[in-house]
Amino acid sequence: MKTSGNTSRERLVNAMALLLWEKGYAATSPRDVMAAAEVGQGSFYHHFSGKHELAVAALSQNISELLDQDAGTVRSSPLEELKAHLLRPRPGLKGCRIGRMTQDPKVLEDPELLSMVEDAFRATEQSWIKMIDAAIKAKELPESLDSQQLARTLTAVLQGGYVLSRAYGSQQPMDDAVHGMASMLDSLAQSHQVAGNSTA
Amino acid sequence: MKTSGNTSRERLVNAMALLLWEKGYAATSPRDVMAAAEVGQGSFYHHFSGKHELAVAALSQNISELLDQDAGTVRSSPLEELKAHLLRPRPGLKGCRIGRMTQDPKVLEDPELLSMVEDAFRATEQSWIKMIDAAIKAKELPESLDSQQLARTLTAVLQGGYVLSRAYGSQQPMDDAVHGMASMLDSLAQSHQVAGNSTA
DNA sequence: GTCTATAGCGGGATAGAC
DNA sequence: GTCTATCCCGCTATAGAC
Repeated sequence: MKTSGNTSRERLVNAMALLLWEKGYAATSPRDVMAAAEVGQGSFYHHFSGKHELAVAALSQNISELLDQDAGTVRSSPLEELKAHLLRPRPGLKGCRIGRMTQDPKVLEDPELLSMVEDAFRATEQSWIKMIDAAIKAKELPESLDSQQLARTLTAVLQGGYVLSRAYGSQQPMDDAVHGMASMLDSLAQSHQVAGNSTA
Repeated sequence: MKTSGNTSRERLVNAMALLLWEKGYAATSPRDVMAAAEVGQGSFYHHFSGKHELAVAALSQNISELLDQDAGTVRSSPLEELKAHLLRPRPGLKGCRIGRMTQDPKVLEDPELLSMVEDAFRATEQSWIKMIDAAIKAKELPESLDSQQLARTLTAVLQGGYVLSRAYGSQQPMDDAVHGMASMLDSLAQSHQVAGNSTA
C-alpha cells in the first residue's frame, strides 16, 4: 500500500486519505500511515502535530475529490443529468469516503472532522436540489415534489447502498438500490407527462 | 449505563447488546462491558471465551429483537402496511443495530459476526419483498415493478437515513428521506390506479 | 527534516486463589 | 462463579540526537 507524492508531507496526506477511505479513522494508526507513506516517525511528527491534524488535511482532500466528481457533466436534459449522477458507478464494497466517517466513533468525538463531513453532505445535497429544481422547471418532474426531501431520499439511497453492499459482500445490492430508484423517477416523470397531456 | 438481568451471564449479554448498538464492536472493550454489567473480570471469562463469543450472543439477541419489531401489524391494505413499516419511528441519531455493524472494521474481519449481519439483512429483505408482492397482487402497485430491486431501494433509504442523521446530528434527515420515499410510492400507486382505470 | 529511544495508557486475555 | 494480579501488545506521542 505505497503512496505517491514527492515530499514527505504529500506522501503522508495521500496515504492517510486512502486509509481513511479504506479503514476509517479510528482503525488507522500513525504506524499504518507511516508504513504506507514510507516515511519515518520523525517526519510524521515534524509535519503534523498528530493523527488528528493529518486526518483533517487528508479528509479535506478526499472531500474535494468527491465534490469534483459530482461537478456537472452537461446532459441532454435536467432529468437525464439527475439520473446520470444517480447511476454513476459507485464502488459499493469500498464504501463512500465521506459517509464512512459518520460511523466512526473517533470521528463523532472530533468536532472538526464531524463538521467537515456535515459540510460535505450539505454541499452534495444542494447539488441534488439544483438538479431536481431544474427538472421541475423543465416540466420533467411534477411541481408537487419537495426537492429537499427528495434530495435526501436520493442521498440516502446511495449511502444505504454502500451499507447493503458491505453487508452482502457484493456490488449487486448497491446497483439494485440505485436502479430501483431510477425506475421510480422514470415512472414519476412519465405519469407527470401523461397527466400534463391529459389536462393540456 | 447499568444493565438489567439476573445472572451474570444475562447481564453481560444485555450490556454488550446495548454497547454494540451505541458504540459498535471495535470501540467496545471487555472493560466497558464489565462496568456496564457491573460484573467482574472473573465472571466475564468464566461465561465467555472472550469478546468475540459474547458479541455473537449479544448480536443474536439484537437481531431477534429487530426482526420481532418488523413482524406484521396487520393493516387495511398491503400498500398501507408497507408504508406503515417504512414510516415507523426510527431513531436516526442512535442508528441501526444491524446496519451499524457493517461499518465496523473488526466486524468485517469476523466471518461469524458478518454472516449474522448478512442473514439479518436477507430476512428483512424478504419481508419487504412479501409486502411489495402483496401490494402488486392487490393491484395497488404496478406489475412492472421489480420487487427485489424495490426492496433493496427501500432498505437503502432506511440505512442511508441513519447515515444522514448522524452526519447532520439531527433526526430530520432520516424523516425527510423516508417521507420522500413514501411520497414516491403514493405517486406510483396513484398513477397506476389512473392508468388502470383508463385502460379498463 | 529525519532518526531512534522511550513512555504512558488501554485493549484483550491468562493465572491461580478463594 | 467470582476475585485480584499480572502479562503482552499496539496505539499515540514525546525527547533528544543527527
